[in-house]
Amino acid sequence: MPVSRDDWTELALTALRRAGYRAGGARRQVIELLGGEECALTALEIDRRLDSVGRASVYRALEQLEQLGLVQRLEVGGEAAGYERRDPGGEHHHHLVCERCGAVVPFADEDLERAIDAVSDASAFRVLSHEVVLRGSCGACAGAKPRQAA
Amino acid sequence: MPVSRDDWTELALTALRRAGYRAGGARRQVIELLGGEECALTALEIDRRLDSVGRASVYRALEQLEQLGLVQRLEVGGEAAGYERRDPGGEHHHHLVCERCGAVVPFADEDLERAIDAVSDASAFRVLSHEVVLRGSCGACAGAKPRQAA
DNA sequence: ATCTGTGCAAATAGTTTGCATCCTC
DNA sequence: GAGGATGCAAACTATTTGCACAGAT
Repeated sequence: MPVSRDDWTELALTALRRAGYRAGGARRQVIELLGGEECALTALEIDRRLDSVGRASVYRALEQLEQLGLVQRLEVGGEAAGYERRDPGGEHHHHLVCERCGAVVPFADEDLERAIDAVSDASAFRVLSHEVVLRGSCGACAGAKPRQAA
Repeated sequence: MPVSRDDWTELALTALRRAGYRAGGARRQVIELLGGEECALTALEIDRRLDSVGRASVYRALEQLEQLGLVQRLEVGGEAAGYERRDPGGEHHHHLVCERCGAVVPFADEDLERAIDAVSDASAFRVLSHEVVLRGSCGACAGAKPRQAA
């Protein structure tokens, strides 16, 4: 059973404390913001939403959280990287990205996870995380302009 | 049956000509370089290897090739994007990335592809491409330093 | 001759770093 | 009081754009 949003916030704060970090205000705000989001936010979006927090602190917090495995960094678009909370228990998702309008839609699939686990096990790597991105046109964009309709 | 390196080079040059592009030297050099590579190169690596080609031309060529579906852009590391040739026929691979040493190792897996196709078909998106990245430590790095060994 | 392709350099955008200060422990 | 945490601004890196010129058709 995955933890809930608020639980994740608690978890993250605790994990940081146990990792020897002090409780400053910037990091806490980043954590609380991420805890309330289902999907990824870019560092700049986070910075924009947190007036009293400096941009550098946002990046620093995200890096620390990523290293502790509490946040997953995603290379979704060609521009900024996305960051989203990661429930230690499992229950994670991947993304469908519309190349036309930029929409990012999360999805989850058991078979896909199994296939990835099998590849991970068979490889010489010690795989710690993975990321799947499906690109194309979302329903609206594909419908609006059937892509290369003669 | 996938096309071979040289075939891909030919194919790309033909596709560009048919798409109405003229045959300048910069683009040809980028294509020939990519045609000879199995795995991804960053735009800067390409620029570095092609003395007589301007950096901007490299980016422009890569963008055009990507749009024609001849090149796949990868968001592998946190830094530069990678570009590799894409055989229209199929036969494509994904990547294992070592977060310690930066090694990028390609792999292919049928079951994984099937799972992705199933998700694609079930989604509302018109999926045109996909990318899977497995992150962790490569054999050497994992062995050398058992990751968080007390 | 025309109009695209190219190289150079400047402009952008995202991310990182240096440093003085603030605040937690 | 000591040392980490933070904000600001400057530094960097990757990528894009403007523009004049070369080259392809």
